[in-house]
Amino acid sequence: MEKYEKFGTKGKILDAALESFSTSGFDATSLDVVAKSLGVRKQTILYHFTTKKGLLNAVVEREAGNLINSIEEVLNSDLKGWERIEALARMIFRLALREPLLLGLLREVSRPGSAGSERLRILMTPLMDRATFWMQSEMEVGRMRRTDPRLVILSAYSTVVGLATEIEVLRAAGIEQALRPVTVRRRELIRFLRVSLDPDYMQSK
Amino acid sequence: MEKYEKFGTKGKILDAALESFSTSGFDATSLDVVAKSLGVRKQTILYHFTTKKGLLNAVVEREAGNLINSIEEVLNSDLKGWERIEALARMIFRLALREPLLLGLLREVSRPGSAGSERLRILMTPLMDRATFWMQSEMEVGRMRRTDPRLVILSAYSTVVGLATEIEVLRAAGIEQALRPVTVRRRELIRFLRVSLDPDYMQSK
DNA sequence: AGTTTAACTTACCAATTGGTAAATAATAAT
DNA sequence: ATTATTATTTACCAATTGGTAAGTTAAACT
Repeated sequence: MEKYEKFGTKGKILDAALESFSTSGFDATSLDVVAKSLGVRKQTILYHFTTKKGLLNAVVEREAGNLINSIEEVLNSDLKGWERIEALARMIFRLALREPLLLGLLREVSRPGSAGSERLRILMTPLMDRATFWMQSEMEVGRMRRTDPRLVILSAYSTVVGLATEIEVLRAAGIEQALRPVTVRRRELIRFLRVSLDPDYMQSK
Repeated sequence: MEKYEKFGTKGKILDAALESFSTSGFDATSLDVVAKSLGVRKQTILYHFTTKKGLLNAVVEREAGNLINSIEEVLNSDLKGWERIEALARMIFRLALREPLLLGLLREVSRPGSAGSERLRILMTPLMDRATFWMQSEMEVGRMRRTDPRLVILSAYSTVVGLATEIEVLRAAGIEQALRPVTVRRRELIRFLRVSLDPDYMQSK
């Protein structure tokens, strides 16, 4: 019934692949190594996912699925205008903190020309279109300031993806408590969104 | 006399390597391919740089050198307190826009555990120490608000590195005019720095 | 002219990579 | 019990990878 089971070999492969892809990258990930870490032969992986790229796509699909579900949840709420945007931002930061591997994967896959970027785009496009549409209609009723929705969304996106780098850089510099920078980023993003979108907000200075 | 010549085989190899490392990444870069693009045998590369990692380190050294020189220039100016910080921020954004490959390289090499991260750290540490020291002394005279200098610097750093992703993502989405987002980022960063450091600045709301 | 040094090439290699094909084991269906 | 299907393995391979060793050419020195 399920598209993929959380347990069982297939699920375990996806978990291990996520780990490796998001921390070492696609090219540096060896199917042999991943297989060995699971006590399984490489061909088992290829049996389930056919090719290495297929495995990456499956990982992307699963993780982006989680992300998209969370977004849908907020989109289906009855929050209006600015409030919905803010809820969205908070939700994404919460998710990013809870699942840092997701962040790493997004960063890996966000580089245009990378193996998984195509699939990510395909998954994100409908969501993007829907968000754009909604924002435009909000703009027409005057609940939202007029700007290019795609620009705002993508800037927000790369703020979140940039978190991955930031957290890792800070950690590498020996600063373990990476919570504060994250909070700062969130505040920054929300302010950016507010300035761009909230018609009732006056930019001071 | 020079440490490396801009022309000649060695320089051309460094150029091509920078291009490949910063757009495709370290692992995805093949020495054979780079060599072929230069009309040269792979062994010529290895003759000049011994190993692939050695080549990466040389590239990092050259590029980080440029970056550090520009930073030194501002640090040696007679600007005080907040003004110096702002000049620094503007300079880095100018550089980043002029040399996008540098950004890509930094991103590639900023991932902890990546091949060049060690060398980058070694190059950046003295600069970081110096900046930290300066900021601390400014704090003591009250020209700067009290915070953890490293945290501020690293956050600024990852903002700049994050630009690489952002520009590419925007371009991939068909938004060619990537200038505005960059301006927005710069404004954001300067505001962040101001809030963190400028004692004369009052955070509204 | 002869010798040394630097720059580059040809030839080669061991290791790893993703992937194919076929065999075997396990589970489900009849 | 037998068949069919799914899951996993063993065996193998062609291609690519970074790297070594030795040869060749060109330039610089003496």
